[in-house]
Amino acid sequence: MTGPARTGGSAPDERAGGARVGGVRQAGGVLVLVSRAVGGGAAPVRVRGVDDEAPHGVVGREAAPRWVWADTSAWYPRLLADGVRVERCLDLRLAHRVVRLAPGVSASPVATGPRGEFDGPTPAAPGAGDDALFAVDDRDAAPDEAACRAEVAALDQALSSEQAPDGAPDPAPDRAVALARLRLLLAAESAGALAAAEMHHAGVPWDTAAHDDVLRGLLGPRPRPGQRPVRLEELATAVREALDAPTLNPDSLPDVLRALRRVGLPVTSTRQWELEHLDHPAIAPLLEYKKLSRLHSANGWAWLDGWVDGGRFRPEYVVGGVVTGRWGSSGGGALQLPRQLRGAVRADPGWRLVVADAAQLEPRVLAGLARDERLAAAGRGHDLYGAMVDAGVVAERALAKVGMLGALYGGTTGPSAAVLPRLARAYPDALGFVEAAARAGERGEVVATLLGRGSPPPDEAWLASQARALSDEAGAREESRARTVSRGWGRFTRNFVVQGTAAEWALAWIAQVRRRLWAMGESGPAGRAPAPFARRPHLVYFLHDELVVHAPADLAPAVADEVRAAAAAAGRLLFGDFPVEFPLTAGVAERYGDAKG
DNA sequence: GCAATAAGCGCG
DNA sequence: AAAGCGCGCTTATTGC
Repeated sequence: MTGPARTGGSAPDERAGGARVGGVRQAGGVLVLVSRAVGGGAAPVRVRGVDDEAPHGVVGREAAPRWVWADTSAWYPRLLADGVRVERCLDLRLAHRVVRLAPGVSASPVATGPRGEFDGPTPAAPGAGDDALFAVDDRDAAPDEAACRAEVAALDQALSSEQAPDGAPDPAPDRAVALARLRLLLAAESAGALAAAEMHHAGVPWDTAAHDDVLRGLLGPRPRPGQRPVRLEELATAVREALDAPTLNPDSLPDVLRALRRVGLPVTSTRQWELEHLDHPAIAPLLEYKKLSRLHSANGWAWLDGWVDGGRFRPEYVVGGVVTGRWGSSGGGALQLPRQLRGAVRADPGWRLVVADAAQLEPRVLAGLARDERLAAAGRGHDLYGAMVDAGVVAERALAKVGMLGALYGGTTGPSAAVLPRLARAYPDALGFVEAAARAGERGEVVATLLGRGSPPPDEAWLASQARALSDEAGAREESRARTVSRGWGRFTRNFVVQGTAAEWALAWIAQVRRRLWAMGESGPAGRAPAPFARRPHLVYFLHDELVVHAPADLAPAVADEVRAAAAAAGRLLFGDFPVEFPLTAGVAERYGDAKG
């Protein structure tokens, strides 16, 4: 078995940007530009590479430098390792990928040109265990100086509102707005990339003993490698007895399915929701086995060994890793930390965690996106769903929630679908907006978020299935199949506009938080956090609509205020004067999970 | 024997 | 009959 540490062995500072030669990092031909504005034409200062010229000196010479580089995740970790913080940057690879798919600039050379070195992911450097013979010299893969300069110019041209298309004297006002929004998106993505690298650098403060306590309480003492914990072994025995299957392996799905059917249970899978309503003595221990087994394998002692080091969990965030613009993560399952274990996230002595969570983010984003005054009004206050009940739209809060989720995801069955007509009557602009996005997707069109991120076009297979259904000899089966596929894509585009715009709000929020935290300055004696954060509040965790700041205790209440102010600022950045609010539940605590609004 | 896939479940 | 979106990770199984 390869352990989790092995899987995540390529730390970002071992990635492209310089090749490892004989264990010594070489700067290679990768360019770092420093300019005063994003693609603003200011003469860049060239840094030949952070190994060649001390970055501290370069930053010090510039008033408000904006670093321009091919890839934040390739460069920034090394600056941070030297204790250097970058205030602003332009990440060319992230920018390129946004412009490539943005419907608003689909005619620009960046969008129409062939796939190039800014389209792909960061080339992974060879891991520690790989054979040197097959190691890739990533100097070939990393864009060189000329490529970076050309990319800056191409982005500049694509996003410039100075130049109207087709030689028209002035760009249309709405086009100027669209371009300004795209520029904001690029800035937000880049700021997010900085925050992501900083969070990896700082790490999540992790209380290994508390984690171990949770595991021992639920599973029993740590077993020898390859052995089941005692609690799991007990449950396995109970399941075997209840099913009269002495050799049953509870980890084998076909095995379990066969055994359940043999005792007469009409199951087609071993999914929790299918099992939980069955009345049989094997079900309870089986479900508990599955739950605990999951905890053991995904976040058990092996996870602790592999991912927590020196009291810090350091996941790698993948900015722009999800089509909608959300972040992904790699290593340790950072975005799936079970709630059970959040008590193991614990502030250092003399420090606190500030935990903030945007309440009902997606419905509020939809209200702003669709400029739905009535939905925005329902969200003015803390509980949007409660306000929907008070407005007489639905009878109870649970229905408001499930109905709204159905509208966002495209639910077609159950109580969610049942209340949709009421929501459509109460909030025609909001519901009409997601409905239009769904219809566009069904037709094979692309849709866009508020700031202009485009959805990926449907692939060849999608187009082929639609074409087949339209041909004369298409049978009923083919037509129904094509309809199913088309509706599936409509659900994706429906959700894309909301999830993607929510991700943009979150980027703006985190960018604001990051800036405001730095502006708070230093406090108290140096803690365990690495430079440049040893005496400063800093972000340590981000989860779509939730963030955690690690702060010196005396600053924590002020940090909570800044986080709230940042949310309001993010709302104004995206939605201007439109009266949509973004309340947070924010609290100060020693442990993540203890924080209350 | 190793790589890809499926099932299932954790998170929002 | 089934089909509410987006992910990452682990294990067992299948495929080459």
